[in-house]
Amino acid sequence: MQAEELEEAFEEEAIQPLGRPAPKDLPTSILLSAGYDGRAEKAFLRLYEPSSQQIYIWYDDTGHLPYCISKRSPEELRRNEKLLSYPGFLTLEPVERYDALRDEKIMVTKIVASNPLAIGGQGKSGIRNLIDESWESYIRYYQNYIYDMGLIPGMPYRVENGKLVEVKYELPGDVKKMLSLLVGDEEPEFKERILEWARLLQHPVPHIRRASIDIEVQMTQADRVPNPEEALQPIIAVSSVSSEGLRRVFLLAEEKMEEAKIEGAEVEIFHDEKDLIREAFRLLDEYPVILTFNGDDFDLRYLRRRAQRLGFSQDEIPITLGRKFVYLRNGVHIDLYRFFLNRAIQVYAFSDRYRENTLDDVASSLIGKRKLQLDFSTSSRMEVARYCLQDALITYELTTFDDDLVMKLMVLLSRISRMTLEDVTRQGVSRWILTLMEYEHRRRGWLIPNKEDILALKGETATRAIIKGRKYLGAMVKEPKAGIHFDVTVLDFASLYPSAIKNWNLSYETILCPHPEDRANIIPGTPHWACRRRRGLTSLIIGSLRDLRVKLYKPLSRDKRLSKEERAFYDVVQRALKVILNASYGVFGAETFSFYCPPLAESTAAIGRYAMTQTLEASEKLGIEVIYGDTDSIFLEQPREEQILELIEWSRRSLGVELDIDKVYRYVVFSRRKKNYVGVSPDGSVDIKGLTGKKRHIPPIIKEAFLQLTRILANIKSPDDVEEAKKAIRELVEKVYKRLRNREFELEELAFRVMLGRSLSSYETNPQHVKAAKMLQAQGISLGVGDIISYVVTQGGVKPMRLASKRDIDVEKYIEYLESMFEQVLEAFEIDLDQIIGRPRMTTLQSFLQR
DNA sequence: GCGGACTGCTTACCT
DNA sequence: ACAGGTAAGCAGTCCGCG
Repeated sequence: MQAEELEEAFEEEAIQPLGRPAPKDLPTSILLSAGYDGRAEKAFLRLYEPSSQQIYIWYDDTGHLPYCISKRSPEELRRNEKLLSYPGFLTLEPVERYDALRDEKIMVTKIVASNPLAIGGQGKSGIRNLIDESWESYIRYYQNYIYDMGLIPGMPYRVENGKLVEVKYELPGDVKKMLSLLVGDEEPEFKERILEWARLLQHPVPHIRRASIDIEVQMTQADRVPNPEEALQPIIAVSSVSSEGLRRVFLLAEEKMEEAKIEGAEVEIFHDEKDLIREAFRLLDEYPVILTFNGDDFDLRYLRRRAQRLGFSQDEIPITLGRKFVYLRNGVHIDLYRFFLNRAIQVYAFSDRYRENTLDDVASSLIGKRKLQLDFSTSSRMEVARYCLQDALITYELTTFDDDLVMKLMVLLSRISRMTLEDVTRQGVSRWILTLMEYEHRRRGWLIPNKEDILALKGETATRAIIKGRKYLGAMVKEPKAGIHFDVTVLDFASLYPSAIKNWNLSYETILCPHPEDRANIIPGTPHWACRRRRGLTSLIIGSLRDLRVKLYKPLSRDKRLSKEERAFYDVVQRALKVILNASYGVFGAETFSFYCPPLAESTAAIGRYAMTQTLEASEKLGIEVIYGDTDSIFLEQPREEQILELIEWSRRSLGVELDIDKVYRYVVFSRRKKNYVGVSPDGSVDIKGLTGKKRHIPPIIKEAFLQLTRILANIKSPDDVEEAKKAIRELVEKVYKRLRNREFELEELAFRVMLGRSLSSYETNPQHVKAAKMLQAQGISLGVGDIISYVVTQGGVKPMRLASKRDIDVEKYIEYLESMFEQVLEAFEIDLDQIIGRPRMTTLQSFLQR
């Protein structure tokens, strides 16, 4: 076998851990991760013991073996010669499973093998390819092990006389009391589930000892990112910041460098790069958790390749390469770049507070710290050292801010999803939910269906999407009432889609179930029906998580009777649940998801529309004016207190969903565009939704004008202030106009910044940012997905900002952009204040300025 | 040969 | 590799116009 192949196989299923073996008796420890040791042919667990702050490796002692499932009988399978003689094949065992799709018990055969690769590795090898159909054969072995042992990563275990023992965690009395109150008249299965989740969410997350690491590499003349596969350039600096307060820089000496100092840090000078790398490896072996920012693709990969190039032996290198990820032999490697790149994390856990996935952007948005500026071609070694240390510092602090929020979030997500810390921080929400679903199937003896099984019975949708190419009709958006509205209350449904899944018993096995008597139980707005005979698995899981978030953890996170620390922890719990819940509907409409079930997603959205239309009707009956609504929210104009309460009560009774007061606005400005408005709160804070002025890519000069516009709007307290505001806006517009006309600007202020959504060669058309990118590429600058292209509009078309000059700027074009942006807000004022409409060919802005 | 209507592509946003 | 709905701008095509 060639080395490369060997490494892949080794990596995929078999990591050789080199941690301390767990002693016969290990005090309470947290299960962080699991793997398969190919040499020992056993599953192993990584346990973090909080008092020694070390990782211990515990090997399976139950003789658990890899397997997959066939629906054929053992007798039939025994006729398959290839199977019987396949290396690693062991036994055939008939077992009973529940087939949820057909609601019946069936006999299947467990095909057991001595090692995971025998079931199936990369490519076409393995038992699963020798039989016509197999089930549960694509599940990672260590994940199978977690399912079968009923393990929950992130939870406490202990080793007693060599045996792994779960450490029971009892809920605090007051929490128990609150829980029994909130579950009220739910069925026992639901109550039990709530208690189980609460134990798992409530258990404190211990402090985990950890260190960040960042490397810098000697630059070549060209300012090109060094290639980690080749690792041709020497590593000149390695920095690390650890939870015990150490800040270290390993620096490769220049000619006469003997010592170096950085305040607050230890700088260690190395004259031989190999010694430097050895020290870095010691560090990687030492810590239970190693943090990087893009270590999967760069730092750790480079370290490994560079060490190989310098002649290190395999045993000296603590880093294992995967195809995409990089692991450690002792501890757990968390690549924060991957974690923050996760859209669900970005949007739901951090409310889109960072927009770009660079260390600089994430850190400056979340912890208010930036990378140091550095020009690699001219900088001194000490400058590189400082730069490197700063990167390590902010990488570390991304896990410590707000009382270890990110670390706790990761551990909680690991518990909920039943995934290892390595996996949960690297994979998307669909994997999290898949893993959780598989766990639930296995523990109740359900066969995990293949995707085709579900699709064959439940692949069809019945509605038509508004957007071409989409699979079914989605949310409803009510036309906004254009104008400026004072005293607006916004109500929204608490977790509308999860509520729909809970209340209508939606799950892949309950939607379009096989029972004729359930066919009358129609989902409104669809021809689909849902089961009434048994509780759907998805409904149970998502429903219980929903109730915990809405009824317990969200209130607790705001409960002023609790300490700040307690509230902060409940806020993390609440956020973790939010991330999972918000994705729980979408995954069933995603073709890549193993439980893909179009009518389930379609039904969920349909119930959402039903809730919205019913609520609009009910509001009308109560005499409330609804001026806008989007998916799960409605905007009420000058509602009376008792009207609001009546509507909320109506929703609880008729829909079974909590309708909450989300916001109160002093006033809201609507144009006639959907998903576009400005709302000003009583305290003067301004919410901007959808307006061009807040979009990331628009030129700073326009953005700045927009920001000033919002300041003017914030000062409007009553209808009487509107005239004055209009005057201020007029002055503002004139000022920016003048600046543009007189070319009193810097080039940077005019740059559009648009992200490349795909590789440059794969565009079918030639949009402006792509044009600019291609011009940059012609200059030898390499660009790829996720890169942001800065360009300006000149007389001769678009140009990359760095290739343009001020003289070329097409000022008229920028004035058009400016007008278009202001129009979105001004239009609303015009309409509401029934002012003279300007001459037909004039824009709103022009007529506005003339007055 | 030109300009407006139209479509499709792309990005960024909202829930 | 969570979903669909909306806005905006650009590029390219079609169609009518003596």
